Amino acid sequence: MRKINPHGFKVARRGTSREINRQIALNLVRAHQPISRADLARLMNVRRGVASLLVSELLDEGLIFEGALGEAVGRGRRPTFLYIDSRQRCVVGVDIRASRTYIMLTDLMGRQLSMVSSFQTNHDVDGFMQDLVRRVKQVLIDYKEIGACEGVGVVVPGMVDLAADRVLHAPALGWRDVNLRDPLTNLLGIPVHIENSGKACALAQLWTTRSDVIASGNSVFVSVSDGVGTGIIVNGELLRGRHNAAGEFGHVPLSIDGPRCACGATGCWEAYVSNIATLSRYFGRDLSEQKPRDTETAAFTVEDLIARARAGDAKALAAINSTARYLGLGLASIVNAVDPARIYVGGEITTAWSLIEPIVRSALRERTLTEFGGVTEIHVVPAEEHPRLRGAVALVAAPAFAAPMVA
Amino acid sequence: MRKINPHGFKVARRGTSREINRQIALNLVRAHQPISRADLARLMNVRRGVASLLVSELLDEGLIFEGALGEAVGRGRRPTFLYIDSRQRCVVGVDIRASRTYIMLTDLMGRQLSMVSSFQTNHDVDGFMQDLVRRVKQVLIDYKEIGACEGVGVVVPGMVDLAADRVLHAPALGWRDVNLRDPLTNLLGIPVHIENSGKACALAQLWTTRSDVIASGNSVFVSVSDGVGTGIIVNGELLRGRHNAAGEFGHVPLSIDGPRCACGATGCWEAYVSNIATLSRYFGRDLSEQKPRDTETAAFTVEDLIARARAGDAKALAAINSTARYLGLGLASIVNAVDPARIYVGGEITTAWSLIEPIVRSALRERTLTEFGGVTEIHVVPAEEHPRLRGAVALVAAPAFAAPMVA
DNA sequence: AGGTATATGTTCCTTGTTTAGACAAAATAC
DNA sequence: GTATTTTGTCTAAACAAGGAACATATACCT
Repeated sequence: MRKINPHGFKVARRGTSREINRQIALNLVRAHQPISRADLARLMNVRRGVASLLVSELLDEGLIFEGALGEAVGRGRRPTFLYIDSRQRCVVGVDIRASRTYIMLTDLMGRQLSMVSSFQTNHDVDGFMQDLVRRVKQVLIDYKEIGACEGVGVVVPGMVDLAADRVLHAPALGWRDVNLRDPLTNLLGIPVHIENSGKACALAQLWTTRSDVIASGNSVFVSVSDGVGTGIIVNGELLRGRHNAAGEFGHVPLSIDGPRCACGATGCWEAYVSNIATLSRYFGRDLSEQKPRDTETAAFTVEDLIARARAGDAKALAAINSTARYLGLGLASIVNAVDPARIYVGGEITTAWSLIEPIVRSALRERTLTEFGGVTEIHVVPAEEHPRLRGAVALVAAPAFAAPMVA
Repeated sequence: MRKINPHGFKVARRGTSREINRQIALNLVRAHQPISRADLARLMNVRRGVASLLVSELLDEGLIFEGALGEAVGRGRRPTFLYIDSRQRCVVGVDIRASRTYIMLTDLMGRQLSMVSSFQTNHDVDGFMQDLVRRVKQVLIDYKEIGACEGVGVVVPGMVDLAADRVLHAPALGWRDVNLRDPLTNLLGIPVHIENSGKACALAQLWTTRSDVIASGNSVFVSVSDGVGTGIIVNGELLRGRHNAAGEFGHVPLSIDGPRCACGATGCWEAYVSNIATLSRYFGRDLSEQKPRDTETAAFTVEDLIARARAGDAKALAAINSTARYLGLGLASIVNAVDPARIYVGGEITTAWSLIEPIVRSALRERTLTEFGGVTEIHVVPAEEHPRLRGAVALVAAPAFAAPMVA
């Protein structure tokens, strides 16, 4: 039951119905390709004539194309299969992280076309942009047979202001109020989109075309690594809030008297479950402060910790179990606040999911208000799926498939 | 940028445009009444002919009516004013609270028609329903000249399952898995709608017709009394979640090692800022456990405490200031999670707003991730506005004005 | 008092979109 | 070789917005 905003409504024009049905048809091709006009008409519950008109419009615009004829099931004419036209078009996804920056080339459906390459992240903004532009141009040259690039999606571990197109604050990079978009757009001559990494991961799950992922209902993506990023999907749309700052559950407290967090406050969820927090627990001292870590801890990662835990290191296991418990307690806040249909969890710690799942689950159950909240679906998104990069790509590819604004 | 759900979409039919524009017109009449057809056409940016057709459709259905002619501004024919037709129709709002239950009669716009009456809440469900039915029938007889009752909206301090039409759990009443709706509908012969009180308060703010309230952007209602209820509005729609359990920020922790909460967990925000928590702080002992409170504390309310604080009682002021601080810290979680355009706060503690506002604000700023989060608008909703009762009424009156589902 | 200008509300025609059904083309079954 | 079935196209009907003309009603001007 949505209220019509008496100041910002959108009247239905003569072409509005067409526009709506066109986007539905496009999305159905995307979801079910290859698909015939007749099947499209059946799915949409309209006459074949209407589907045919919608299809010819999409064909004219080059959004879809006619492929080979399909096999007839019983008797009758063979269907002509339709596909999203991703030939001669590609998208570049960029994932900026504290230590390294990753690049991937995909088609419009988000299917991976290149290997994921990476380079060291220069924390100097101008230097970084030069590096990035060189790398992106190189990738486009290496794969130039794939065709024109529709856009570049860039994901950063920090707050992004969409209205002013600025990275407001990315503590891991030491960036404040940085305009990446306009300089990059100028240097590359391709549209560039910037977004926060947690939000982008949620977008990646929303726009994924894998048939086993059901998109309906609200969902939340929680990314646990150096920080904790979250993105919330409500009604098929990313929850952005007034300043694109919504979804920061990483800084909802577990205990306001808890350990100091990178954000300046104390006891944030992030301060309990981030990789640094987990490692700090293992080493018995706060690693977040020491910039160049000492030799023992410098190259030691959460993956290493998990390996030790699996090998029988009781201290390692205890550190991981603590993180698991705090993870579940924090997820309970998300469940109580949003009551999502499912939660996606990504990050290094998920490689130990078989070890930690029962602990996460019981901690979740401990603090959720309802029984069904305690059994909320939790899906692990492995690093190999590159959720951040797929989210970066979705920034570019998704708008063409979005529902028109109406009423 | 909303994704079209490839399984639950809605195709635009021949009548869809009309349906959309009809609802827009209806909402504009509601928001701007009295209004002429010509003004409606100007607001909607359509020809007067279209507006005229939409209006005559709404007239035929009896949703609006033509009133007196307005005054011509300059020269020219005088406009015929249109109004929402709330003559001969009314709505009953019911607010069930732990000690007393309140009833109010309104028109379809939510304008108060009767005084607010109340009776003691019988915690026995059957006995309560008998009481309620008698009272509702009496009100409808007392005001029978107003006309037929369109429905009864009931608000309860607990979790409500909309799919199964049940009150799942209302701790303050001791109710579990109670079906109020069907028996009441049968006994009254009028449609009955049930909803959680925090969610209803949010609906009341969303659907209010006061011109000074801007509805755009996301907003959150926080109701602080025996418990803490919250309702979240996203894109003009109440955030319900999978089981209508979303928005329970009252049970997001401030400190997981904090005081025990009525929900069974520890350190929930509610356990810090509820009226009982505030009073417990003043009296220096936990009042939540003692069912019949001792003589000193039995009839002592937060209002009394505020009166003492204003009179110079340092202990009372300290208790209130503590609550204020915890209130702000909890609001910070909401701001970090939802980044709303504004927060509405209701409850007894708000009568001390002038005392506590600076403390709430500074606590909020302390834990919000961004500077703009710290200055999020906070609006106090005084008890005289009866947010719960207006929300109950909105349950009945709002659906007629809701946007049609599209795409 | 009468004419002119202007605003409101209705009516008619045009354009574009869904709905419904007929029809040709293509493939299989008998 | 004929009948049947499926796909895709085409045509007409119903209906909604877009646009303009027209009747009605009021105020201003001479």
